[in-house]
Amino acid sequence: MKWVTVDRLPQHEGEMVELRGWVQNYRSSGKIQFIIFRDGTGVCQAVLFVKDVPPEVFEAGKRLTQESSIIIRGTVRKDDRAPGGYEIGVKELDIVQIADEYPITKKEHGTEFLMDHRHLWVRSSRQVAILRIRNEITMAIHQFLQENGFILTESPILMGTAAEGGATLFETTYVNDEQAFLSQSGQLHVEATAMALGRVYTFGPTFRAEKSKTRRHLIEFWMVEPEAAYFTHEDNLKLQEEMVTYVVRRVLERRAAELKTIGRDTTLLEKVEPPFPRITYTEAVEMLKKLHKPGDEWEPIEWGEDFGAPHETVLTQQFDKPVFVEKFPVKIKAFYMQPDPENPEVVLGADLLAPEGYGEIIGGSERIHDPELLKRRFEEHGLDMETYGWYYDLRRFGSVPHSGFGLGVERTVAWICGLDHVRETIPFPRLLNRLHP
RNA sequence: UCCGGCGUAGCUCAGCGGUAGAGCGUCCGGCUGUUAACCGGAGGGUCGUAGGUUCGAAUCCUACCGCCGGAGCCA
Repeated sequence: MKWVTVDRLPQHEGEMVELRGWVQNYRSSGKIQFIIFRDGTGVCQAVLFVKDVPPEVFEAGKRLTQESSIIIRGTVRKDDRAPGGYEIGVKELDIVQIADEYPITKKEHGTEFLMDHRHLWVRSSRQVAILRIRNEITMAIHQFLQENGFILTESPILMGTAAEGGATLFETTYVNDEQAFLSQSGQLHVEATAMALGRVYTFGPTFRAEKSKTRRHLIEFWMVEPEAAYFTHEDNLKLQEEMVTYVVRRVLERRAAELKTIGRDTTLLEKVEPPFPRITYTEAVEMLKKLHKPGDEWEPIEWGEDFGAPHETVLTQQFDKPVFVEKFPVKIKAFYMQPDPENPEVVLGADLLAPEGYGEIIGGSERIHDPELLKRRFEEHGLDMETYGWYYDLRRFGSVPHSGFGLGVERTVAWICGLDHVRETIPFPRLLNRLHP
């Protein structure tokens, strides 16, 4: 008999099929039993009538508990009373294992309990849908970049030194007790491979030991960091809005069922298309001053100060598409960012802020390519040639203008899924005080 | 590190000075179309920990621990 998956059931109407999976829920009313069956691709109802199956099969059904693993064989039939529209009229039931009392019940649970049982929580319909959308986003990013000539070049996780400064790093030990750090960005290394291959990207985990306890922060999270030789700031922004649009559209096309499962209102997602609105940092500061009203829980900032979380929220509320904020003051951004030739006080860099309060999902910039300017920045930031000499070499040997950006995968998933916390965007989130399971 | 909130049954919570409660889950029984099925019954608790106030503390006070949200920092 043919082993099929729940997502393909409509193609097998009227046929006898085999399904392999788990019991998500079980109901009985004496002479009839309903198994809510899941197999990872979807959920369907399986029905056991006492008259249609041998007595031992009907008795076996009564033993089923939530999350017991089973193989069922039966006829696919259309029935409006069944969730999803199709059900299985069970003829045979193989019990693979009767599950112990399952901790996650049908009623609601608190986040602490669910996080302690994350290894089981991922089985729930909502979490399955989110992880499928995450997969779609990841694959869409790869496909977009590959189709545009970008080559995947992995950056190291184990680093001898910090990348950008500022962020708190995870320390570990290299051989011979030498100090090492977990990567907080693959950017510096991807700049090197960009000079080898032209257009490259790295896609991997990054680590920040910040004591940040908010819905937007993970200690370990995934970033995609494209880097392209001869790309200007303008090329960079175009690439970003095209990539984000591609990803959103593909999720809307291919994961509509999952978006529906998690109850995502896709109205604003459908509006995502280039060009994205752009404002300069200076305009943003002015905008915040105008928008501020007495009694607001935030205060406007002065030119030269960085935005806080409330400022990002207020700014994104002014637009229904992702918005670029560009040309930040030099002193609040990373050392490697190229100054604007029209105003050396600001950099040719931009953050992309997602709508609906999701905040920064991309940070990017054109990089400094002039050796003398980079050397000056090293001095200003106290970076020594011994550790950063290799990075300086990129400016000595055929330096070219180049640009790149980093997109936070979890924040992107949270935005597209409409989640209120990034902890649901990754199978096993690592947070402050959360290292298990 | 700082600010705010919360720790009571396996889970989600109510009770807020006078003998510890509900729903769900579990177990037993009933039911031929259920939709987080329903109906009847049973079992289940040193009320986060330590100290204090009181005739009497889950309830009031103090400290500590844990969790959640936020700020700063950061993507």
